[in-house]
Amino acid sequence: MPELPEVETVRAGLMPVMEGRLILRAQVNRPDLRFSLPERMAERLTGARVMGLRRRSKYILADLSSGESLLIHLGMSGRMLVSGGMLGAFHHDHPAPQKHDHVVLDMEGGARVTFNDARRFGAMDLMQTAWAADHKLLRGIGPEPLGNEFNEAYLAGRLAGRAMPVKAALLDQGIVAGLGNIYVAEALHRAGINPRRAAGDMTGAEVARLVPLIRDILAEAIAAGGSSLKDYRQADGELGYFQHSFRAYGREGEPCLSPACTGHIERIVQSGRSTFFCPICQR
DNA sequence: ATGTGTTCCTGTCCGC
DNA sequence: TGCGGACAGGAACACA
Repeated sequence: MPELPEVETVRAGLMPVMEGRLILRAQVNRPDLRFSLPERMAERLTGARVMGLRRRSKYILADLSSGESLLIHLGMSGRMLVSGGMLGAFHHDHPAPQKHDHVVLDMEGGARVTFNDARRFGAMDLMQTAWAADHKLLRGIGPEPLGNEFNEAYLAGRLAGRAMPVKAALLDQGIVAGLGNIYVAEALHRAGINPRRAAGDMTGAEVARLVPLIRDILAEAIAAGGSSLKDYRQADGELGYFQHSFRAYGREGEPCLSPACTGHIERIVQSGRSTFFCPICQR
Protein backbone atom coordinates (compact mmCIF):
# COMPACT_ATOMS: atom_id res chain seq x y z
CA MET A 1 0.00 0.00 0.00
CA PRO A 2 0.79 3.47 -0.31
CA GLU A 3 2.77 4.89 2.56
CA LEU A 4 3.15 8.56 3.39
CA PRO A 5 5.11 9.56 0.25
CA GLU A 6 2.66 7.81 -2.06
CA VAL A 7 -0.34 9.34 -0.31
CA GLU A 8 1.27 12.77 -0.49
CA THR A 9 1.89 12.23 -4.20
CA VAL A 10 -1.75 11.27 -4.70
CA ARG A 11 -2.87 14.35 -2.81
CA ALA A 12 -0.69 16.55 -4.99
CA GLY A 13 -2.10 14.92 -8.10
CA LEU A 14 -5.68 15.51 -6.97
CA MET A 15 -5.12 19.15 -6.06
CA PRO A 16 -5.37 20.67 -9.55
CA VAL A 17 -8.57 18.84 -10.44
CA MET A 18 -10.32 18.93 -7.05
CA GLU A 19 -9.35 21.96 -5.02
CA GLY A 20 -11.79 24.81 -5.44
CA ARG A 21 -14.05 22.69 -7.66
CA LEU A 22 -17.58 21.47 -7.26
CA ILE A 23 -18.33 17.79 -7.13
CA LEU A 24 -20.94 17.68 -9.88
CA ARG A 25 -21.82 14.07 -9.37
CA ALA A 26 -20.78 11.27 -7.04
CA GLN A 27 -21.45 7.64 -7.72
CA VAL A 28 -20.96 4.69 -5.39
CA ASN A 29 -20.64 1.35 -7.14
CA ARG A 30 -19.68 -0.68 -4.11
CA PRO A 31 -20.12 0.49 -0.54
CA ASP A 32 -18.54 -2.47 1.25
CA LEU A 33 -14.95 -1.40 1.59
CA ARG A 34 -13.00 -1.94 4.81
CA PHE A 35 -16.19 -0.81 6.45
CA SER A 36 -19.41 0.27 4.86
CA LEU A 37 -19.35 3.72 3.30
CA PRO A 38 -21.33 6.33 5.27
CA GLU A 39 -25.07 6.73 4.77
CA ARG A 40 -26.07 8.68 1.67
CA MET A 41 -22.45 9.42 0.79
CA ALA A 42 -23.16 10.15 -2.86
CA GLU A 43 -25.88 12.67 -2.00
CA ARG A 44 -23.73 14.35 0.65
CA LEU A 45 -20.87 14.80 -1.82
CA THR A 46 -22.88 15.94 -4.80
CA GLY A 47 -22.94 19.71 -5.10
CA ALA A 48 -20.27 20.30 -2.48
CA ARG A 49 -17.18 22.32 -3.29
CA VAL A 50 -13.74 21.01 -2.31
CA MET A 51 -12.26 23.82 -0.25
CA GLY A 52 -8.98 22.09 0.53
CA LEU A 53 -7.15 18.78 0.32
CA ARG A 54 -5.04 17.79 3.29
CA ARG A 55 -3.00 14.77 4.25
CA ARG A 56 -2.70 13.36 7.76
CA SER A 57 -0.52 10.26 8.01
CA LYS A 58 -1.71 7.97 5.20
CA TYR A 59 -5.13 9.63 5.02
CA ILE A 60 -6.34 12.29 2.61
CA LEU A 61 -8.96 14.73 3.87
CA ALA A 62 -11.06 16.73 1.45
CA ASP A 63 -12.67 19.66 3.27
CA LEU A 64 -16.01 20.48 1.71
CA SER A 65 -18.16 23.59 1.55
CA SER A 66 -20.91 21.59 3.25
CA GLY A 67 -18.98 21.63 6.52
CA GLU A 68 -18.10 17.99 6.16
CA SER A 69 -14.76 16.41 5.29
CA LEU A 70 -14.25 13.35 3.15
CA LEU A 71 -11.68 10.96 4.61
CA ILE A 72 -9.90 8.71 2.15
CA HIS A 73 -7.61 5.80 2.96
CA LEU A 74 -6.08 3.69 0.23
CA GLY A 75 -5.39 0.54 2.21
CA MET A 76 -3.03 -1.82 0.42
CA SER A 77 -4.23 -1.55 -3.14
CA GLY A 78 -6.32 1.61 -3.37
CA ARG A 79 -5.75 4.11 -6.15
CA MET A 80 -7.21 7.47 -7.04
CA LEU A 81 -7.30 7.66 -10.81
CA VAL A 82 -7.78 10.95 -12.60
CA SER A 83 -9.16 11.08 -16.11
CA GLY A 84 -10.71 13.65 -18.38
CA GLY A 85 -10.49 17.39 -18.07
CA MET A 86 -7.36 19.25 -18.93
CA LEU A 87 -4.28 17.44 -17.70
CA GLY A 88 -1.29 19.38 -18.83
CA ALA A 89 -2.07 20.72 -22.28
CA PHE A 90 -4.15 17.77 -23.41
CA HIS A 91 -7.70 16.71 -22.96
CA HIS A 92 -8.08 13.11 -21.87
CA ASP A 93 -11.18 11.01 -22.27
CA HIS A 94 -12.52 8.77 -19.54
CA PRO A 95 -11.30 5.20 -19.82
CA ALA A 96 -13.77 2.32 -19.68
CA PRO A 97 -14.86 1.54 -16.10
CA GLN A 98 -12.70 -1.06 -14.41
CA LYS A 99 -13.71 -3.95 -12.22
CA HIS A 100 -12.85 -2.38 -8.87
CA ASP A 101 -13.95 1.21 -9.47
CA HIS A 102 -15.89 1.65 -6.23
CA VAL A 103 -16.46 5.41 -6.09
CA VAL A 104 -16.52 7.87 -8.99
CA LEU A 105 -16.47 11.67 -8.59
CA ASP A 106 -17.17 13.88 -11.59
CA MET A 107 -15.64 17.26 -10.96
CA GLU A 108 -16.37 20.70 -12.20
CA GLY A 109 -13.83 21.26 -14.96
CA GLY A 110 -14.42 17.86 -16.53
CA ALA A 111 -12.08 15.66 -14.53
CA ARG A 112 -13.24 12.34 -13.15
CA VAL A 113 -11.67 10.97 -9.96
CA THR A 114 -12.10 7.23 -9.53
CA PHE A 115 -11.35 5.32 -6.34
CA ASN A 116 -10.26 1.84 -7.42
CA ASP A 117 -9.33 -0.77 -4.83
CA ALA A 118 -9.13 -4.46 -5.67
CA ARG A 119 -8.61 -5.69 -2.12
CA ARG A 120 -11.06 -3.31 -0.49
CA PHE A 121 -8.84 -2.65 2.52
CA GLY A 122 -9.30 1.03 1.74
CA ALA A 123 -11.92 3.21 3.37
CA MET A 124 -13.87 6.42 3.02
CA ASP A 125 -15.86 8.29 5.60
CA LEU A 126 -17.58 11.63 6.08
CA MET A 127 -17.46 13.71 9.25
CA GLN A 128 -17.85 17.27 10.40
CA THR A 129 -14.66 19.13 9.44
CA ALA A 130 -14.43 20.68 12.89
CA TRP A 131 -14.16 17.25 14.48
CA ALA A 132 -12.00 15.55 11.89
CA ALA A 133 -9.04 15.28 14.24
CA ASP A 134 -11.23 13.36 16.68
CA HIS A 135 -12.30 10.81 14.09
CA LYS A 136 -11.80 7.28 15.31
CA LEU A 137 -9.22 6.58 12.62
CA LEU A 138 -7.23 9.77 13.21
CA ARG A 139 -7.25 10.54 16.91
CA GLY A 140 -4.66 8.01 18.02
CA ILE A 141 -2.12 8.81 15.34
CA GLY A 142 1.31 10.09 16.32
CA PRO A 143 3.13 13.14 15.00
CA GLU A 144 3.89 13.72 11.35
CA PRO A 145 7.46 12.59 10.71
CA LEU A 146 8.22 15.70 8.67
CA GLY A 147 6.97 18.06 11.38
CA ASN A 148 8.78 19.60 14.34
CA GLU A 149 6.96 17.50 16.89
CA PHE A 150 8.82 14.44 15.64
CA ASN A 151 12.30 14.79 17.03
CA GLU A 152 14.97 12.87 18.87
CA ALA A 153 13.61 13.56 22.35
CA TYR A 154 10.09 12.58 21.35
CA LEU A 155 11.09 9.33 19.66
CA ALA A 156 13.48 8.34 22.42
CA GLY A 157 10.64 8.82 24.90
CA ARG A 158 8.26 6.68 22.91
CA LEU A 159 10.74 3.85 22.38
CA ALA A 160 11.97 3.78 25.98
CA GLY A 161 11.05 0.65 27.86
CA ARG A 162 9.48 -1.05 24.88
CA ALA A 163 10.40 -4.68 24.30
CA MET A 164 8.95 -4.90 20.81
CA PRO A 165 11.34 -4.89 17.87
CA VAL A 166 12.26 -1.42 16.69
CA LYS A 167 10.79 -2.35 13.31
CA ALA A 168 7.37 -2.95 14.85
CA ALA A 169 7.61 0.25 16.88
CA LEU A 170 8.24 2.35 13.78
CA LEU A 171 5.32 0.70 12.02
CA ASP A 172 3.08 1.67 14.95
CA GLN A 173 1.09 4.65 13.66
CA GLY A 174 0.58 5.85 17.23
CA ILE A 175 4.32 6.41 17.62
CA VAL A 176 4.97 8.08 14.29
CA ALA A 177 2.54 8.65 11.43
CA GLY A 178 2.85 7.46 7.89
CA LEU A 179 5.67 4.92 7.90
CA GLY A 180 5.00 1.51 6.38
CA ASN A 181 6.95 -1.61 5.56
CA ILE A 182 9.08 -0.08 2.82
CA TYR A 183 10.22 3.12 4.47
CA VAL A 184 10.86 1.51 7.84
CA ALA A 185 13.15 -0.99 6.11
CA GLU A 186 14.95 1.78 4.27
CA ALA A 187 15.34 3.98 7.36
CA LEU A 188 16.73 1.19 9.55
CA HIS A 189 19.10 0.16 6.80
CA ARG A 190 20.48 3.63 6.36
CA ALA A 191 20.77 4.03 10.13
CA GLY A 192 22.64 0.73 10.49
CA ILE A 193 20.12 -0.58 13.03
CA ASN A 194 19.04 -4.21 13.12
CA PRO A 195 15.23 -4.35 12.87
CA ARG A 196 15.11 -7.12 15.50
CA ARG A 197 16.60 -4.96 18.23
CA ALA A 198 14.26 -4.08 21.06
CA ALA A 199 12.92 -0.56 20.67
CA GLY A 200 13.88 0.26 24.24
CA ASP A 201 17.48 -0.74 23.62
CA MET A 202 18.11 2.01 21.10
CA THR A 203 20.94 4.26 22.25
CA GLY A 204 20.59 8.02 22.17
CA ALA A 205 23.02 8.12 19.28
CA GLU A 206 20.96 5.65 17.30
CA VAL A 207 17.74 7.57 17.80
CA ALA A 208 19.57 10.74 16.86
CA ARG A 209 20.69 9.12 13.59
CA LEU A 210 17.31 7.65 12.85
CA VAL A 211 15.17 10.77 13.07
CA PRO A 212 16.85 12.79 10.30
CA LEU A 213 17.20 9.68 8.14
CA ILE A 214 13.46 9.02 8.35
CA ARG A 215 12.85 12.60 7.29
CA ASP A 216 15.40 12.43 4.47
CA ILE A 217 14.01 9.23 3.02
CA LEU A 218 10.42 10.45 3.09
CA ALA A 219 11.39 13.78 1.55
CA GLU A 220 13.39 12.06 -1.19
CA ALA A 221 10.54 9.69 -1.90
CA ILE A 222 8.01 12.52 -2.13
CA ALA A 223 10.34 14.37 -4.51
CA ALA A 224 10.53 11.21 -6.64
CA GLY A 225 6.74 10.88 -6.79
CA GLY A 226 6.69 7.92 -4.42
CA SER A 227 7.41 4.29 -5.17
CA SER A 228 5.53 2.35 -7.81
CA LEU A 229 5.06 -1.31 -7.03
CA LYS A 230 2.28 -3.59 -8.17
CA ASP A 231 -0.74 -1.42 -7.58
CA TYR A 232 0.34 2.07 -6.93
CA ARG A 233 0.45 4.80 -9.53
CA GLN A 234 0.24 8.54 -9.25
CA ALA A 235 -3.13 10.10 -9.84
CA ASP A 236 -2.21 10.99 -13.41
CA GLY A 237 -1.11 7.42 -14.15
CA GLU A 238 2.57 8.28 -14.10
CA LEU A 239 4.92 6.05 -12.16
CA GLY A 240 6.89 7.31 -9.19
CA TYR A 241 10.50 6.22 -9.27
CA PHE A 242 11.71 6.01 -5.68
CA GLN A 243 11.64 2.20 -5.89
CA HIS A 244 14.89 2.48 -7.84
CA SER A 245 16.45 3.96 -4.71
CA PHE A 246 15.60 1.05 -2.41
CA ARG A 247 18.68 -0.25 -0.63
CA ALA A 248 16.96 -2.97 1.40
CA TYR A 249 13.26 -3.43 0.63
CA GLY A 250 12.63 -6.23 -1.85
CA ARG A 251 16.34 -6.94 -2.36
CA GLU A 252 16.66 -10.37 -0.71
CA GLY A 253 19.94 -12.03 -1.66
CA GLU A 254 21.30 -8.96 -3.39
CA PRO A 255 24.44 -7.14 -2.27
CA CYS A 256 24.13 -4.58 0.49
CA LEU A 257 24.56 -1.10 -0.93
CA SER A 258 26.07 0.49 2.16
CA PRO A 259 29.54 1.87 1.49
CA ALA A 260 32.22 -0.83 1.91
CA CYS A 261 29.71 -3.38 3.24
CA THR A 262 30.22 -6.91 1.90
CA GLY A 263 26.89 -8.23 3.19
CA HIS A 264 23.79 -9.38 1.37
CA ILE A 265 20.22 -8.43 2.11
CA GLU A 266 18.24 -11.01 4.05
CA ARG A 267 14.51 -11.43 4.37
CA ILE A 268 12.93 -12.45 7.65
CA VAL A 269 9.36 -12.34 8.91
CA GLN A 270 8.41 -10.16 11.85
CA SER A 271 4.84 -10.14 13.10
CA GLY A 272 3.73 -11.68 9.87
CA ARG A 273 5.41 -9.22 7.55
CA SER A 274 8.60 -9.27 5.52
CA THR A 275 11.61 -7.46 6.87
CA PHE A 276 14.61 -6.80 4.66
CA PHE A 277 17.95 -5.96 6.24
CA CYS A 278 21.69 -6.46 6.04
CA PRO A 279 22.99 -8.62 8.89
CA ILE A 280 26.48 -7.21 8.48
CA CYS A 281 26.02 -3.45 8.70
CA GLN A 282 22.75 -3.36 10.65
CA ARG A 283 23.71 -4.17 14.24
C1' DA B 1 -0.55 -2.20 29.28
C1' DT B 2 2.08 -4.58 25.85
C1' DG B 3 3.05 -7.63 22.20
C1' DT B 4 1.75 -11.08 18.75
C1' DG B 5 -1.18 -13.53 15.59
C1' DT B 6 -5.25 -13.43 12.62
C1' DT B 7 -8.20 -11.40 9.54
C1' DC B 8 -10.33 -8.71 5.88
C1' DC B 9 -9.93 -9.32 -0.02
C1' DT B 10 -8.17 -9.93 -4.76
C1' DG B 11 -4.42 -10.42 -7.84
C1' DT B 12 0.06 -12.02 -9.26
C1' DC B 13 3.89 -14.81 -9.43
C1' DC B 14 6.54 -19.01 -9.01
C1' DG B 15 7.32 -23.95 -8.93
C1' DC B 16 5.58 -28.32 -10.34
C1' DT C 1 -1.84 -24.40 -19.43
C1' DG C 2 -3.51 -25.42 -14.91
C1' DC C 3 -3.14 -25.60 -9.97
C1' DG C 4 -1.73 -24.65 -5.36
C1' DG C 5 0.67 -21.90 -2.26
C1' DA C 6 3.10 -17.80 -0.91
C1' DC C 7 2.99 -13.16 -0.84
C1' DA C 8 1.56 -8.09 -1.35
C1' DG C 9 2.46 -0.96 0.29
C1' DG C 10 -2.45 -1.55 6.13
C1' DA C 11 -4.35 -1.78 10.37
C1' DA C 12 -8.28 -3.27 13.44
C1' DC C 13 -9.25 -6.73 16.41
C1' DA C 14 -8.95 -10.77 19.48
C1' DC C 15 -6.26 -12.93 22.46
C1' DA C 16 -2.14 -14.31 25.76
